Amino acid sequence: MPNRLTLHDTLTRTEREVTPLDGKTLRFYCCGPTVYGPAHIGNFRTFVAQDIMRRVVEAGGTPTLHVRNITDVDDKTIRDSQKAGQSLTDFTRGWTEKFHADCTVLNLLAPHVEPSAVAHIPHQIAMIEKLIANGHAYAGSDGSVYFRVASFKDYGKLSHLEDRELRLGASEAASATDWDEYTKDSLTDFALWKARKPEDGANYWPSPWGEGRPGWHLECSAMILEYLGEDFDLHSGGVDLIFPHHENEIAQSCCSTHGKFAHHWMHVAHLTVDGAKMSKSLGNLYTLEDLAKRGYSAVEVRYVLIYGHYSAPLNFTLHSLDSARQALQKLAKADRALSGISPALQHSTTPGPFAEAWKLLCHDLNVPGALGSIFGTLNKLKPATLSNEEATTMRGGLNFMLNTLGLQLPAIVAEAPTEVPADIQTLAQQRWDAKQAKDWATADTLRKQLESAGWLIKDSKEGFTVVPK
RNA sequence: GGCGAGGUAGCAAAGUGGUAAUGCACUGGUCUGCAAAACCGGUAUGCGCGGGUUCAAUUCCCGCCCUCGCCUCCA
Repeated sequence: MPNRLTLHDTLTRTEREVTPLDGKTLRFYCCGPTVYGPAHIGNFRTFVAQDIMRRVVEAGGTPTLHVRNITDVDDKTIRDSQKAGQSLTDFTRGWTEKFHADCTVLNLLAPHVEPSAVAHIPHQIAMIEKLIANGHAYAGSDGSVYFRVASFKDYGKLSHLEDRELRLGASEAASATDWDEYTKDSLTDFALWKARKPEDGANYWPSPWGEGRPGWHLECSAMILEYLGEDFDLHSGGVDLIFPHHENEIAQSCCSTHGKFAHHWMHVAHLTVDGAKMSKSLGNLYTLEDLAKRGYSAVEVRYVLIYGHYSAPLNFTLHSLDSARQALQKLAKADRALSGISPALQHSTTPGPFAEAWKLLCHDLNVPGALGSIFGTLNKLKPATLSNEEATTMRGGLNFMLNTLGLQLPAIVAEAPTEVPADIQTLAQQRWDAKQAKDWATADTLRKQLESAGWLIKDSKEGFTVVPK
């Protein structure tokens, strides 16, 4: 592909080309889910955006190494596993499986490596030891270990938070949570290792500083070092992770290695629902299952999630799912029309007439622009007017674009085989007979009757079909 | 208060220094007994408000208003 992906980088605030450091494979890390419940569509917005990033890189001919962690130990997983009366392992395994199932139906490419925090405790301990040895961390009086923020001069560079603001925020939090400030040298210092507490139950591990568990920020740093090394291409997550999570990762990693870390930062903006932040109290926290119960498929959800640029907030509504359904139908019909002219679908590695859409994707993943361009091209080049050769190229290009967006076309509703109940079929036949007899009144009555039963009639010259409303 | 993102048609959402993609919805036509489906069209003199720069701004600059996110563990 002539076009290379450029992405906005949070750290430098510039749009830069994404090129592998080693000249071969793009190696990137994504902060994964905390597995204490079903992921909601807001979580998936981030994962879908990352998925498209990967697909664009791969479609451009560059292989990737995709690492995404599973957070399976933290306050929430421990708390909720106890509520559920399960061991932490069993509890998080269940939700990890659910997460994987959701990823599959959303057509997300599985990461090449998916490490879990619990499985990497020795790695985390080793990193803490290094940080203590070189003076960036210290054991507090409570048996926890803290990172000394003051020892890292670049702290705050990613989030652009000034020292003064960090203190302000931390002191408010301290008074709010009644933090014992004597255990830490500074309020801004954060935990690398958390000393065992009674409420942790059986969830603790031995360490040189006593029993406890790793701090949340550390796992990513430790696993990145293990699977991607000190230096890697790109790091991604939701915008809310910029501070403190990613800021802390940078501090931990740069101070325990040679000062290198991610070369590019990609952050995905949040999804709002009906204009408001998603929250349990507002009752607007949708999971894939919630939407499936309302009759919406995963590809429809995926379409909605990619319909706004990843860097800007996107508003989700149920109406947008209806809109997505129609749009997908339109794409499916275009593909069907092309297949009528050019039946053999070959896996294309070029966008063909959709070059503009491909270019837009390569320019900071402009998915909405690319989709608009795809429709524009379809509107302009009428499939029916194309030669066999042109149709082949176009169908290949459409296929290339849809694969890159990870959109699997649904069956065309009007043609989808549906089981029509016998009584409905009978009514429909009676209506057809009445119509043939030019008994319009009876025909219309029967049609209305069918409609109120949830079935629509579609007539053609030769006969009729019945489809669910 | 600080930092960041954003305000474009009924809904959603791209984009550009020269006069606004696209999807849904709506609507006109063809077709149909009438519809539905399908196909072909139409729909923002306007891009938060006020100034400025320019031959020309929605697009650049300044000020203001509003929305959202983050400011210690929320994707």
